[in-house]
Parts: sequence; C-alpha cells; structure tokens
Amino acid sequence: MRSEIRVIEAAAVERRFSASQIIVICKERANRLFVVSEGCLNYSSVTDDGREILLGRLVPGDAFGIATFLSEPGCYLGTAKAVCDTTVFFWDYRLIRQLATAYPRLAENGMRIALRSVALHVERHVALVSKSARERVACALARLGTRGGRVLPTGIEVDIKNEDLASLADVSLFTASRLVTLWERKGILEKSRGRVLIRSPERLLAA
Amino acid sequence: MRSEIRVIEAAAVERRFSASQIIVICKERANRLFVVSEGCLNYSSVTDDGREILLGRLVPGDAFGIATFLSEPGCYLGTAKAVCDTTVFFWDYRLIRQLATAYPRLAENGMRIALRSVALHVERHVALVSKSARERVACALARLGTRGGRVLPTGIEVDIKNEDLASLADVSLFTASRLVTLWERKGILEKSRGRVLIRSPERLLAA
DNA sequence: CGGAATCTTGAGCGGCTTCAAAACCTGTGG
DNA sequence: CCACAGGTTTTGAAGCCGCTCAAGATTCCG
Repeated sequence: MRSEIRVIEAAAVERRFSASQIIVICKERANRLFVVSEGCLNYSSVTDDGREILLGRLVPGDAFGIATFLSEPGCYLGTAKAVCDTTVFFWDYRLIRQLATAYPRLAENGMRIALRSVALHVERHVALVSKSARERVACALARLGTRGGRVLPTGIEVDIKNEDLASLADVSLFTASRLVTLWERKGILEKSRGRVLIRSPERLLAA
Repeated sequence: MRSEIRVIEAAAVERRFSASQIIVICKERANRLFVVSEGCLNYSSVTDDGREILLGRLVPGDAFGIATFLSEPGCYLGTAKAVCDTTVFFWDYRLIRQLATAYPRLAENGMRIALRSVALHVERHVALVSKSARERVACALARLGTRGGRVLPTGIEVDIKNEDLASLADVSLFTASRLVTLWERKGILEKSRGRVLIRSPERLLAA
C-alpha cells in the first residue's frame, strides 16, 4: 500500500504553469488525470453566450480529469486556468488505466472524488435556489478561506477577484462588490485588489 | 462477460413500491445500490426551510445509491419516492463490494454513472444561471419526454405534476403553470391533472 | 506617465416570486 | 348518484431582489 503510492507517484509528470495559463479546455477529450500540487486554479464552464461560470476553485490535493478512469474516455467538464503560479502532477490516459487495474484503490479514489463532486454540486444547487445572494457570497468566501486560504495572525487571506467571487456565488459582479464593501465597513474583512483578508469568518456567516 | 451479468442479475433482489412510497431517504447511510426496473420515481433533496428540490426524475435503467461502491459507505444524496407503481432491483452493500472486486467492469459502470451525474448537474447549473425561466421549463419538459415518456400516435405523454415540473426547472409553481397554459393555448401541448401530452417538442424548444 | 484591469456607486427596471383566492378535478363514502 | 373533501391548477395583483447599464474612481504595471 505504501509501495503502491510510491509507484504511482514515480509515474507522475510534474508541470508548472504561470498565472492565467490554461491547463485543459472544457469539452476536450480527457486524456490526462491531473492533481494540483501547489498554487490554485479556476475550473469553469461557459454559457451559450460566452459568459464564464466558475464551477470551483481547485487547490493542492484536488484532482480533475477523472474521466480518464473510464474505458472510453470522456471529456473535461470545465476549463482549468491557473490563478497564480501553479504546479500540477499528471498521468496520461493509458498509464492511469494500467495503474487503476493494477491498484484498485486508485480507481476507488477516483470514484470517491466523483461522488464528492456530485454532492458539492447538489449543495450548491440547493443554496442557489433557497438562499439569498448575501448568504451565498458569504458562504463562498468562507469556503475559500477554509480551503486554500493563507492563515495569517490577523485573519485568513484569500486570492480572489470580485468577479470570480461573484461567479462562484452565482451573483452579479456588482452585488458581490457591494456586499464586500459593506462587510469591510463592518470590519469583518479587508479588501484589496485581488485579495480578501477575512478577519472574522464567524461574523461573516452569521450576517 | 455475458456470464458476469447473469451472476449479478441473479444476486439482485426485486421490490415493488406503490405510488408515493419512499424508497430511500436523503442523508441516510447508503447501504444498498438500486436500479429502476419499471415505473419512475422522484429523486429530491430539501432546503433548510423544508422545501423539496427535485434533483431528477429516475426512469428504468437509472441507478441510485452509487456510494455503495466506496469502502467506507457514504450517504444517499436524495430521497427517492415512487411517482407511480414502480419496481426496482437492489443489492446490499456487502454484496456490491464483493461483486465490484470480482468484476471490475461493474465498478467502472458505477464510475460512469457518477461522472454522468456530475455532467448533468453542471449543465443544469449553467442553465439555471444563464437561461430564462421559459427556456428552463421547456427544456425540462422536453427531457422528460425523451426519457421515460410514453410515445402515443398523437404525441409524447409524460406523468408530471406542475409542482414537480416547476421544481425540476427551478421555477415557482405559478410560472410553470402560466407557461404550460400558454403553450396549451398555442397547441404545442395538452395538459390534464398530473399528465402532459407534448404534441410538438420542436415548437416547445423553439419558443 | 499612460493605459488596462479592477473595483465602486447610483439609478432604474424587470422577470419572477409571493400571496390570496377561486375554480377545478377526482376519488370516496354515504 | 350526489355531495364533499383533498389535492391540484389557474389567475390576478403587488412587490422585491438582484440585474443591467453607465460612469467614475482606483490600483497596478510596463
């Protein structure tokens, strides 16, 4: 089991992407499995009229390209774009299939990731239908903080533009901006271009 | 391969549910894998304030309880309730785990189902954010027609209440009703209590 | 310094939702 | 066979949340 991991790790290729570089494109054939190692990236789909919809923010430990586990490979469900300098590991399709048959626990992990993804989407859907814009933005910010936020003595720092935050919470850029400045006035957080410092996650969610 | 299917089928238990009976409950431990054999059922989650959100309409061939494929079993993501008289096959957790290790193709099918589910949720999410209520209801109705609709000489018949249609399209009951009566006036469909007869799916989607 | 991103702020409006009430359909039991 | 009760559907009127649009302010970087 320990040795399994060593073999799989040894087979990985490491690649570095700089900010705003694109790693995979939505709807293209999924011929690689990726795992984020460092940095973070936006995973997004697009509407018919070309607007970008953030499906999620991927941080170290997150994977995409799970469709590589299937015998007839599917497609990437989103476009992955590096937010900051980011390194990923990847495995080619053939390789993943071999490893997955050799080590069934690998395939099971893929399944676990896929199911968690379904659960997240269901949760987001329910929130979108039943919660207010304010709650959704607060929740999105808080989640960004707990996943991939830098812990500073003064609070939790997150790299996010208002536009991306808006898309994550399914809200217009303007309402996101208004909410953030409102919270800043209340001292719940501090905002600067492309970054948010969350001083009090509790008060954020309580609002 | 042929024999695999026979073994798996032989291990299944068949069960009949009558209309509006509940088969599994949201968030309970997933200790069975189900496949719909006949009839149809609603798969739904709930909001904090108790409103029901339809995640999907399951028809023969559809499965739920995929979390049984994991070594530590997860939960059902929704409550399954029979819409009409419905029969399902199911396998207990232990059994599925044994079958899945004996026949890797079974586990792969589970993965395929999970990934399709993610894709469907992404599609619905994008539609919810970018399309109008009218388009979403039309699309939901059309999908109901192509999956599990009865083909009649005069059109495609679907068993659906306005309330359920509304929830599937993420629209209030009232706007769903208004749209359906509008389309009825135009001759695109006919509505009666709990049933819709789609005369022209093309004109429905074109609207 | 200039230009490009990003962010703020205000005003107006519109698509849906909400609420209320009435009409309708369907099966049930007297 | 009729009346009634339950669930379902229709319709209207009112209102609001969040979006759109426009313009300006701010920050960043080459």
